[in-house]
Amino acid sequence: MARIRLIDVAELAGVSMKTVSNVVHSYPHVAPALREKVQAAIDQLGYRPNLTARRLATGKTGMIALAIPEIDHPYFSELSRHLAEEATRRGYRVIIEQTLSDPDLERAVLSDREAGLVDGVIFHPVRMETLDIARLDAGTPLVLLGEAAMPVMTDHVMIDNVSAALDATRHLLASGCRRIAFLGVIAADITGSTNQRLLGYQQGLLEAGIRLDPELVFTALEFTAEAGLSSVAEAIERGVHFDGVVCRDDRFAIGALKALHNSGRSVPGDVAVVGWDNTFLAAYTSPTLTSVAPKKTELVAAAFDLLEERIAGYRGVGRHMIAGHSLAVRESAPLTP
Amino acid sequence: MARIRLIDVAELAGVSMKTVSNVVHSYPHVAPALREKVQAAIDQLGYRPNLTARRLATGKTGMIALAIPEIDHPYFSELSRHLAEEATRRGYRVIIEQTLSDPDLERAVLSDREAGLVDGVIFHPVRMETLDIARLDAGTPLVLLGEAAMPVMTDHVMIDNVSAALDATRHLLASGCRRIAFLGVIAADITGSTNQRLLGYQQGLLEAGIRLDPELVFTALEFTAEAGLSSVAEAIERGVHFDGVVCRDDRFAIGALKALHNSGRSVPGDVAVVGWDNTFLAAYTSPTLTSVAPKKTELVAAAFDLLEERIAGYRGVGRHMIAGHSLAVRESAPLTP
DNA sequence: CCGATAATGTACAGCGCTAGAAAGATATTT
DNA sequence: AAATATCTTTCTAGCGCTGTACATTATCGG
Repeated sequence: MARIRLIDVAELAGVSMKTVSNVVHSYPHVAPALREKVQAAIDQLGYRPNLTARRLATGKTGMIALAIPEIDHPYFSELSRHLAEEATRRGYRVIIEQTLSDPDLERAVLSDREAGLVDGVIFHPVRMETLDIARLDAGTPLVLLGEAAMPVMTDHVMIDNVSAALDATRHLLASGCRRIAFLGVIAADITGSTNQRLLGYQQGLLEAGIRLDPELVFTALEFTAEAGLSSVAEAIERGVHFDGVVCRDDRFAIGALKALHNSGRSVPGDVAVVGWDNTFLAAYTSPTLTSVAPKKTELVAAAFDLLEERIAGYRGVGRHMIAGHSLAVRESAPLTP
Repeated sequence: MARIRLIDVAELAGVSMKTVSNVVHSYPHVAPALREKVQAAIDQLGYRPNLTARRLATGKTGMIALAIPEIDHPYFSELSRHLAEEATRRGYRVIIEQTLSDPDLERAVLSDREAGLVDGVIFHPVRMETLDIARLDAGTPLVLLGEAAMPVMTDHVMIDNVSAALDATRHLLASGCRRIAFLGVIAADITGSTNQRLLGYQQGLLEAGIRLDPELVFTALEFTAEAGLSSVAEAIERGVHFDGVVCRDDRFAIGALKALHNSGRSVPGDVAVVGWDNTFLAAYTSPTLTSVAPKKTELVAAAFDLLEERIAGYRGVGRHMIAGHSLAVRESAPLTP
């Protein structure tokens, strides 16, 4: 069980440590015969380089951290998957940090936890705001995701929420909806995402010459399908009439679908529904869910590009990038009414 | 941007490195005045210990790897979450490795990739079989999950699939079902999970004195909701009569729900449906889905216990543990028919 | 056949931190 | 006051690998 070290291989092969190291790294200028001999020693001993030691010597860890609120939220688990694959492609490994939207855990991400452990951090904050982050952003290269915070000096990637909400609203308008609701405004949401989406929704209505009816802006208590369900159920009970809903979240949309189903309304016949995030949930509901689709691969690639530039030494002001989006059209809000 | 080192703090505070280290580690025998002076220097310089160096010196990394087929499969993302939380509780950090069910990537998990990077690995294999793993299981402490492989020398945790399938079948029988189908057998499944579940299903029927009708064992082409849907739709089309379905997977169950809905059958009125894994999907379908619920926290805790014993030096034969399960009863198969 | 250039190989000083040995200070006991 | 016990702090040898500086051996045109 005693670990085999570089020097053990070197001794067995009768060469210097550096030569073994050269073989391990496929350094070109090693005589074929020697290379073979060293390789034989490596195989015989079952030598595996100690990555921690290599890291200390090189100063590079080859790891990046992804800090997200919840691993098992579909949006984030899908994002994680894309990032993991992009990382593999670029020769990095990913360590996932779950903040649970806890301010202390979020702060920990930026302060001591990652020191010397990773080359960089991609962080989707929920509770920390611009100034908090600006204050703590220290040595480790950092790229932010989402709408919660965007300090001037820190790189940042998000999608254009206003324009995406506009697209969703236009889609519903194009298919004939005239009384379009928005689900939902949330007291606990301090990320600003909802506001931007609400803005796009309003703009869409305006374009079509429709006045915003405050009754059509539904409020939910928390970010769950159940909360979405009760919000919509309550509106129906109040007698609010609507023929379309833009939801800020696929989970709300699922709740809305259920509420509509319970009240005997057909989707999309009576009410068309658009979700947000295009998680795989959208393909599993009945009817399947039309959903705003952030281009996750684009988002991840952009974030990684920025991060690698930081890792390479860029020290300038923060770059703020917009990743693309589209609308994944499914049964709940088809193209033709 | 130059990193602050332990020695920098030591110089500023006018003490030795060890004293600073003692302060950092809250070693008790440091005079209060000195401790304060050192702390001041640490704060002033913004010193953060370099974890890589610490690791090299101590030989412990404080990290474990979780190797799973797909991060964004609900079962695994939920498992990851539990593991991440358990790890935090025990003072470890988790690095997630996605194998994508690729034999080469799975092999890589056990061979060179983790050397010296993590203290241990928790691995849910899909393609590698018992002998492959036995052959490669080298130095790093390892615990296996799932039914695919269980080498004698390696620790292993799973749930009792036979008994869980039996419970599910009994549940359907108790609520009056007599023609219970099983969805689905899959050609590509080499993990053995399906067989065990099928066994429990058969046993349940036997207990009730019902002969297994081969027509009621549905086959699917792959692990997707769509495949489940077509499998059930086809059976309906063939005129197969059934009043209950045990699904090997929540996604199959979702497909079944859709197929039944499309054919105008009511759930649970005409057909009761039980899924498997009790992922959060189960709460989002309509009707909500009764599902076999592996006790994920128990599973994770058991795996971590075994792993920590290995890390602590246990070298004996593999321990094979069974984690508990229950049935999460929801609308698709309520208790009373 | 020689000096010059390129190809190979060796030696060894770190990377930043930990932890045990040893030394220096202070308190307690006889 | 000497002797012993108890704290407190310093010294320093690694942890395993990398990369630079340097030594040695081929290769080659003229």
